[in-house]
Amino acid sequence: MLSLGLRRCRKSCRLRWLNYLKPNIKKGAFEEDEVDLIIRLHRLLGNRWSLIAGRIPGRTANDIKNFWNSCLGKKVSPNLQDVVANKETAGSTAVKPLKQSSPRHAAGIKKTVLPVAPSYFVIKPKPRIPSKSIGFPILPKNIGTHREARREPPATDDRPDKEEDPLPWLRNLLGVEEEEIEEDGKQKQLQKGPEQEQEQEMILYSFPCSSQASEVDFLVKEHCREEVGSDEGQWRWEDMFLDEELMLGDLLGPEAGSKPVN
DNA sequence: AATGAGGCCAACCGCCAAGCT
DNA sequence: CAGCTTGGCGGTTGGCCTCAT
Repeated sequence: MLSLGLRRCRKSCRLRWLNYLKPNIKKGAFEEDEVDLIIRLHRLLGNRWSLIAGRIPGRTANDIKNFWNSCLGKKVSPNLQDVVANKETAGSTAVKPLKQSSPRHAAGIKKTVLPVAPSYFVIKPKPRIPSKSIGFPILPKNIGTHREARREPPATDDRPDKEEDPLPWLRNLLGVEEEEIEEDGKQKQLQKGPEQEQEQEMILYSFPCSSQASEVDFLVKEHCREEVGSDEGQWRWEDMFLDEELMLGDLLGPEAGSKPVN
């Protein structure tokens, strides 16, 4: 929103570039898949817009934040239980479309189909901030960028030798074993068996380095496995795993594709 | 046609941590 | 080690737009 008397400092200019001018920024309508993904990610991450935006190519944190505050926030959070009830009675996940009184708004969102999740929890990854001088190649970059994360002192003292097996250190770095999950005010601790340990090792060694939310990715999978298993209609890791090369529709699983379209 | 209400969204603000001197 | 600068973040503001009356 430009005004004639607007004076921009460097910070404002940068912000404007990042949120508005940058060429790869996607403008216009939020696709159904994007809306669905935003809702899911918000359930997991809360108001961590930068992390959410990191999983939605072309959208900025500001975009998503505005979209949530003006549209989704009002519609989704307070009525989640109603939505669940609607599903049970009507046998459909579709709910009323968002306000479309104005063309402007209609251009901003095509339609909304809310996913249903009976339990509501927020994952708060334990922050780990590796030192810049760290010599470990598979570390996901930009982890722990959240403000909350930065408050935690970096775990650099027990950094492993490059020759050593990095896994225990990385595991500690990610805080996987003692990760605390909030669910309805209670706190839980994740526990793993030998098979899960093995799978975790595979995940750790194949960690996607390009994602800002790599740590979250891992924790999401861990949490989904613990909390909801393979129940239908529940969270799935495949739903969350997003690579920029992939299409959103492919990531939301078959359910998203079969949702009714108005 | 005028106007008030409500919504959208770019921009601003304050806070925090990393990096530099 | 302290102070300053810079960058990143989430929350909030306010101008502009559309619609209803």
